[in-house]
Amino acid sequence: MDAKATRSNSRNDALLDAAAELFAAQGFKATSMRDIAKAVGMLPGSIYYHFASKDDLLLAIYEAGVDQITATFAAAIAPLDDPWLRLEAGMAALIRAITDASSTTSVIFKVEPSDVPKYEAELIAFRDKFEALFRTLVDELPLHAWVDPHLLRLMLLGAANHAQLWYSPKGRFAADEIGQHFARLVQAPIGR
Amino acid sequence: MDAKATRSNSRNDALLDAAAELFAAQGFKATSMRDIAKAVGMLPGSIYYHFASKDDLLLAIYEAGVDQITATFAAAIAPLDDPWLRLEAGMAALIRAITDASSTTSVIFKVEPSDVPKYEAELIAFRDKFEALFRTLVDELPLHAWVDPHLLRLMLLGAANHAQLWYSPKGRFAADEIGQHFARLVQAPIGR
DNA sequence: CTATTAAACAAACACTTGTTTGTTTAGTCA
DNA sequence: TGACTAAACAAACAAGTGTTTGTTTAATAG
Repeated sequence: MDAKATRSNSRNDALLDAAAELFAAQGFKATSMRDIAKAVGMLPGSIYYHFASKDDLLLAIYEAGVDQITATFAAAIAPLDDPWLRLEAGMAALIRAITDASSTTSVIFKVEPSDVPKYEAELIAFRDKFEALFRTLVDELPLHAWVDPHLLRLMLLGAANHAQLWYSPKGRFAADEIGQHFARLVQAPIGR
Repeated sequence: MDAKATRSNSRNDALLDAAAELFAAQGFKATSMRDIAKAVGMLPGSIYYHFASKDDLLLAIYEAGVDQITATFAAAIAPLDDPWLRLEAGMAALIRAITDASSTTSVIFKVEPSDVPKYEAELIAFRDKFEALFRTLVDELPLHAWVDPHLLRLMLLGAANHAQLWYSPKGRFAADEIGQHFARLVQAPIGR
């Protein structure tokens, strides 16, 4: 272990973690550099030794978040063969990532790329990396001809995204169960 | 017609309309009083003759928006009897309202009550007025026992809400068709 | 015509924003 | 020990925020 790098990385990671938690909770614009500085116990200006700008800070979070969610998502669906079971597992993993306030993954779904004009293209590219994974999950479903896979994907993604506004760990359902339930609502006939 | 009132109301309405369009397009915090002033052609300070604060301006928009969407929504489902057809019509009306950028109704779904701490409770109350209407629509559906109406409602609402981020009038589907499609995705078996 | 008021302007207010600068402290390495 | 550098501090900067104030214009009503 390199002592210098370790200490440096630990402060660097502390910044990333604190910023991610604040961005996820309050949004990008609503979080000030002073908020972040206070969270890690340093002065606002000191952050600029580690990151060139607030925008760059978000970019780093986004990248880490996408890497993490793609890995989690892929791992969740990998052991399953049935397309519908894979969708259920994928949705469960997705809702988990979105509603985990202490994770960098939730930032991806909370902060819109348009909030950061400087890196809008890069952020969209990061998002696409995950959404491509999700798209394949939907595209492998055996669907009736009248179903539009594009709209189905957007519906599931929208429902998941929205969970971040109402989900509570104290609620009646766990994040996993919500994701699984959503997948089943579009899978099976729900009326009688 | 009262000339004085007419002129006064026209300026007042112009402010409401311009602010609503900007709030819907950019969000509440991202829209400045200077933006709104420029849109109606007056100086920032002049707005305060008509509205006491930026928060009050939003409150007025929210109230008008809720009145409008509840009326539109109720009118859309009123002539129908079948619960599933009522859901389709309701979802169509909802997506229409959410994606209509020139309407005050979209503000309700774009601006989160937490963005305006001073009136958070009031804004939530306004939202609830509409969501109660939507809740009855879901609650009258004949559902299998395994289906949770609560989660079904949140899924539909989330999918609709999300449409504001990706909907384009130049897209493959009209707002109506999207709403109807969403309703059918949870209604009929979509796999084969 | 005159008194009143609606409606706007022009300018500043106090505050917050992201960021920059110059300096100091503490630890590393030859 | 002495040179170097990582890492932070303290303080200010320019720009933008919502809002307030005093004043002017223009229309209305008695």
